[in-house]
Amino acid sequence: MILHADLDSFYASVEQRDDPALRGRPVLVGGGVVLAASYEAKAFGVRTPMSLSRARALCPQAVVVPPRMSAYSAASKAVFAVFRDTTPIVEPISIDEAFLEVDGLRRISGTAEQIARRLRAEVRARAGLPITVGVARTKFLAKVASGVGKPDGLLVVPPGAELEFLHPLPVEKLWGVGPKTAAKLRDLQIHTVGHVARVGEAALVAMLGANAGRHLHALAHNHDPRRVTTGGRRGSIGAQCALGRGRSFDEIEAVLAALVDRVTHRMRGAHRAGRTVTLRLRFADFERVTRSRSLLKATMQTGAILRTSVELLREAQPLIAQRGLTLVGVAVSNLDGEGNVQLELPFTPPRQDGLDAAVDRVRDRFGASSLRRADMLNREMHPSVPILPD
DNA sequence: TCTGGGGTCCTAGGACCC
DNA sequence: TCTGGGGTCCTAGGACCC
Repeated sequence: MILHADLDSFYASVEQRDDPALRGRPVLVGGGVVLAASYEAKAFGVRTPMSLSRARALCPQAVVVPPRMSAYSAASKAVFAVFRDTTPIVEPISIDEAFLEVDGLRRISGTAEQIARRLRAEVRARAGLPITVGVARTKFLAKVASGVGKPDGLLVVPPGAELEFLHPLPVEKLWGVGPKTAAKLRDLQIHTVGHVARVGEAALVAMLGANAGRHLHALAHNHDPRRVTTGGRRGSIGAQCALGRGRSFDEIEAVLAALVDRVTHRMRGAHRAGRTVTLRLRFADFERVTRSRSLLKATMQTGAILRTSVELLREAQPLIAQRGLTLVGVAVSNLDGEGNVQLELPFTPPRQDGLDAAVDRVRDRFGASSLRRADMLNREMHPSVPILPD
């Protein structure tokens, strides 16, 4: 059996734990937007992410607390220590959520349900936080069970009773069904998981594509072969920042530089180097675009990542001028393994004027894409030697 | 419902290579 | 000179999750 353990209103619960005056009262954690709401606040219809102004309108007596990320990070560590004392097979999903495999512990620790009860008591005792645990034969169903069991609950779906539990639930409970897919399904009068199970794989594939269709069909029948795996590693590291409207291009560049600095700092902390830089933009109408570029070698140098980010930003300048910018973000992916850590080198000095002129000539003669390749080769392999056409 | 910040996975076309 | 099929990488976008 698999346990899905999920802390309840995590940030808000930490605030209530640390300040007795907040207990039993509606608490909102956030700034601008609600990051977490206590159950007392949720009773008024507050949800995440909702603007703080709207949340206050729904629940005027709520106490608003600014987020304290380091406190949540420490609380998360304490909870994960309880998880790892329960079973060696723990798969983290986020700061407040994990899967635990408990097969093989029966002789030592008892049934899955007994283990789950003890886990909840331990988290309460050692971290002072409420947690809900779902127990089932598959990951997917364990997660659904914890969602249904909230708050501060335990829900076991016994083998054999799975479809009976699953099929009456709304389609949104299926992992991978968000607003868009739910709307498509609704158009076909498919409202519950049971409806999805009956509609047939071919029809789902035709509607949603091969992979998503098969995936949904399998989940609706509680077919989920994924095991609980340890040692998973992040595939990208990024940071972003929402902007008020009417920022100048220089200001945007400065924000981007700060974001790159934050990202590369975290990369060095995690000993991860990356090759692909992705610039994320959101315009005034909330449409999003991305622009990305891959370097020849993975790096965690601020200079290299910043140069590429700014290049991408400058290439997008016409779009920004035309549509207005409300968010800028940067992420580095194609991360390499721990065995391939790059040394942090001093900030690369700016290029000489002569090289810039040469780059312009390459662009004129061969176009931007050949320029990128040549320029990348040049900068990554031979920082001082320009690559020029004959 | 007027929208934060951190991620994941999938799809699809084009370039390029053998 | 023309041709096929298979594979990988890069880029962009979309949907989704907490």
